[in-house]
Amino acid sequence: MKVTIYDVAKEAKVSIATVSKVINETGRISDKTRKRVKKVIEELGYSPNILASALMGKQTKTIGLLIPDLANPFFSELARSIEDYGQLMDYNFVICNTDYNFEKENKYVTLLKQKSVDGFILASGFENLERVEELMKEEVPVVMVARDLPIFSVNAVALDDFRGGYLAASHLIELGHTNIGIIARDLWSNRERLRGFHQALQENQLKLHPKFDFITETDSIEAGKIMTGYYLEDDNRPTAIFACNDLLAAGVVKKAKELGIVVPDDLSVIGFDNTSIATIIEPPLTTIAQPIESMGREVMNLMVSIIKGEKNECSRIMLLPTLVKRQSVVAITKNK
Amino acid sequence: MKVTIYDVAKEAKVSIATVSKVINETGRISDKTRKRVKKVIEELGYSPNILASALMGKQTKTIGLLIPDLANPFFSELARSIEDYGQLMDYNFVICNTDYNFEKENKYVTLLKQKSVDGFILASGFENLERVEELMKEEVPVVMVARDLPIFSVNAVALDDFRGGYLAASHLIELGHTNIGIIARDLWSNRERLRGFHQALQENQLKLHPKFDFITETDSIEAGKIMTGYYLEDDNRPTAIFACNDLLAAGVVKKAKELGIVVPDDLSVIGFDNTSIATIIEPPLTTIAQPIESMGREVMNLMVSIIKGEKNECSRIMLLPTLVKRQSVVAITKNK
DNA sequence: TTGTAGGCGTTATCAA
DNA sequence: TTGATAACGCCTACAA
Repeated sequence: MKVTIYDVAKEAKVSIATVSKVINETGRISDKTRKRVKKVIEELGYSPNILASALMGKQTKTIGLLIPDLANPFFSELARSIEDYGQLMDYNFVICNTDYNFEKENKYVTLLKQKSVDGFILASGFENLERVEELMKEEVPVVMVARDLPIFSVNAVALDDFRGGYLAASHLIELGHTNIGIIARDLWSNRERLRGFHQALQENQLKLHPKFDFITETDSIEAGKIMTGYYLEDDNRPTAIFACNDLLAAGVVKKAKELGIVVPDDLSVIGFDNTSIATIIEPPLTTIAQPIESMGREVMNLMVSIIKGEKNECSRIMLLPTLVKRQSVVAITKNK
Repeated sequence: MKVTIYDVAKEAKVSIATVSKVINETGRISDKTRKRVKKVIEELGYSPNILASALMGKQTKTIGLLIPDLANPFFSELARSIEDYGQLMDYNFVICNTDYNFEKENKYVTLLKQKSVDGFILASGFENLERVEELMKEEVPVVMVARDLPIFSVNAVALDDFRGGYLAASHLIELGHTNIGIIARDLWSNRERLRGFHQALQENQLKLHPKFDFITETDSIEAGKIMTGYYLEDDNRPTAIFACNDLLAAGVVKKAKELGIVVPDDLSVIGFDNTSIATIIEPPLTTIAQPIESMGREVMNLMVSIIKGEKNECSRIMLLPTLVKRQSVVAITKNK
């Protein structure tokens, strides 16, 4: 049935130890036998059983990638970028969708740990901090991505979310907006973005729109629309809305359109992430860009150096957001 | 370090066989010992090493999901739906991105097979047919999804792509369009869609636009824009374009917009898939809907019954597409 | 009802 | 340069 190392050994008239050695290129073996063994391996179409070797503690060259929501283009683009760099370094990925769900997170780390992945990449939204700590304790390579995590030491590459929020607010304020609504989900990264946003407001003696609240339960266009409804039917209607990601921002412009409110003339909207959706929507979204490409690269570099044991200190790589101006934000003078 | 079955056995003062039995609920053991063992398992936080048990031929409750492109919302939504139903049946998923790439497909089936997944779900775009046949021969449960595959017997749940194409063409023709462009990638499912499209044209004594060709190399908005350029700068400009998926269709409306051509007044466009993108784009896309939800359900039902060995015949489940009318298609009288 | 022992496919340590 | 042989952690007859 399944061809094992024994079959190869028998066919090549050597011991399994020898076969193992040529496979793993360990120990010294004569050229002649090496060639013979290799030929037999070829002929029999043998490939070692990863499970068995993993059982012996060998690395699997597989890393687990936990993503909260594949439907959010930011995450699918991030996954894509991580995978691309990973391939270059000869790593494979198994992607699991945690759905922002505590139990699924747990289930999947357990599963993948048992499958002995070489490491974990945990994307933003992974809220199960105890579990992360546990992994660290067990010396499983872990790097978190796209989130800040100040509580304890963990490898991470994150965006300077604070700065992102600050950037968004500054841009709006510069253009004369003083009455700004915010839409966000209650996530760590968003809290940082809001802190930054707040900071910029304060520096300009401005305050948050009173209706502000962390209402959305999900990151979706639908959620964005609902939240927008609350703002737009307010007497004190904001002239601009900051949505904590492009998906939500898309919901804002959709909802505005439904209500006959013109973006950007009647309402400016700024998003976050700079995913493909920012260019699909009409008008194209002004947004705070995350350097998704660099994130992928940095994450994998970090991961590999951890796996190789080149790191004993834990590192945090902070990437900078940038403002991408498109057509959904406009100066206040134009509308009022 | 890692707690094994031996630790549990020692702590509970029984043999590993007993522990194994309570875990797998096989054999008869007294309530008293069962409880004791369970308690120890709890205390020690023991969980069996899946690799080791898989090595013994036990099922892993994990199924491999090979997706060509996570960035295409159709696939991410499909993955989502499969996962949702799978969870209900207590299955876990590892998702791999094949990138429509022959070698990656190969690499990942090898990888996952070695990791002993209980089965494979292969999504449309998986072109490595020999490999599929090989899996079937080895009696690995396989089901293909969202593609037709007439060459040999394989379990599949597919869309009636032919009918989808037919539907699209009929709708356009009904509204008076006679000069229609097509944009597609050279994929199996698309060939079917085009056959159906063709059929409808023929029934109405119509012909394909002469510029038609399978040009796109990727499914992306960008590719859609480029292709659209070719059509729109033609003297014999089509009055409607059928894009074989929503991503491409989005490219069409984007490009038209850039050229100052109004959709739908100057150009109707019809997509395929009915993904979220169809509602994001402006105007909302008229499109042929795939029943993504049902697909996920059917796929998992099929997979589970195969795994359980309830099936020895191979089945093909054919799902029907439907036309979803939105605002990107309009009758020809309006423009000419 | 419980335990002993062999095997799953590898890797790794020593002898030879 | 090679080959026995003991792990790795688990499952499962077969005994006890």
